[in-house]
Amino acid sequence: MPTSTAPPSGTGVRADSVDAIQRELTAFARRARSMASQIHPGLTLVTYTVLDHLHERGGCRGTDLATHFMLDKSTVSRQVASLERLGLVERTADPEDLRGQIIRPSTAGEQLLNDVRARRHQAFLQRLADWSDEDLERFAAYLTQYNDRA
Amino acid sequence: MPTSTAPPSGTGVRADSVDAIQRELTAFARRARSMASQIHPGLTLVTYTVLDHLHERGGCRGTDLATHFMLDKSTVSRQVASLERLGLVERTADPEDLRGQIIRPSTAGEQLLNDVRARRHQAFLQRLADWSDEDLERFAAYLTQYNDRA
DNA sequence: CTCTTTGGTTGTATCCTGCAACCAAAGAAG
DNA sequence: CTTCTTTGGTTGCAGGATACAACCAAAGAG
Repeated sequence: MPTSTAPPSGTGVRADSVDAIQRELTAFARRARSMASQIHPGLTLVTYTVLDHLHERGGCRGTDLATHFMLDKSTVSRQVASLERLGLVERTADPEDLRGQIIRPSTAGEQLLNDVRARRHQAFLQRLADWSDEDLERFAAYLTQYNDRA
Repeated sequence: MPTSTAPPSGTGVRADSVDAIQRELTAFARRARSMASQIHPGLTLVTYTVLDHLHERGGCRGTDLATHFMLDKSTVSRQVASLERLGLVERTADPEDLRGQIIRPSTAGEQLLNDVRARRHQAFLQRLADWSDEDLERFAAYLTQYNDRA
């Protein structure tokens, strides 16, 4: 039985809007990778988001990264190893659990993160230059609402 | 409404919104791949968008795909070859230029595309189920406006 | 003290991608 | 008409991201 209050879809403004959202988000995702390499050479979309997450959380374990990014733990292990080789993160034993390791951005990592953030912020600012404050706020709220449904 | 720490200046609100948009769009891009595989097994985000673009354009050449997706022509060549092996596209010589080939979705390709589109539409509908029509329209408009700045 | 669970690493395989070298056709220059 | 350059495509090669499976070490349950 149709429990939803939504009328039969397939036609109408609602379906059109959903299709547009789908199309535009897909278009964005397609371009994201090449855009990411423009922001900072040598930093991948994944490595950037990993580094950013480590900063936001003030350090966390590899397992936490894996669950948060829906990646295999082996992938995270290699990514973290790569970031460590680049001197962007540091690992210390978890005092609570000797199996785990707390991963934190190094000083160089924080610095790089700040630089990348500034570049990205500028790029977004430029792109959104002619948006009103109100539209920016609403757009941000919509995106947050959408992603929180994950 | 994202309740921030209420920075008094207008530029503060604006910067917060830009940061939020940046963060949320990045989060979405990060998840796009795993989402794509959920939609249809065996079809990548790239292969899907290629097939979709071929449908929208009613067939085009490999070079057109490469420029549109900002990919190397070798990558496009392999992707198209893969799609052809799967029987999802067909190639015919370009009557205008014997070097080029017009690539079009095959009947099976169109059918698969319809199927994937239906699945995606359902997935998006479900995710956006509790959004009002007005919010959907505005969100779609914002996304379109953002992408059109490319 | 075992047995199971959990955090990480490594081996293997697959896929996507770019760069470079190459081929064939089209177009320009002579 | 004969070169020379440009353009559309393919293939060889290399690098990177990812998943799965096997494995190790520490923690926790019984």
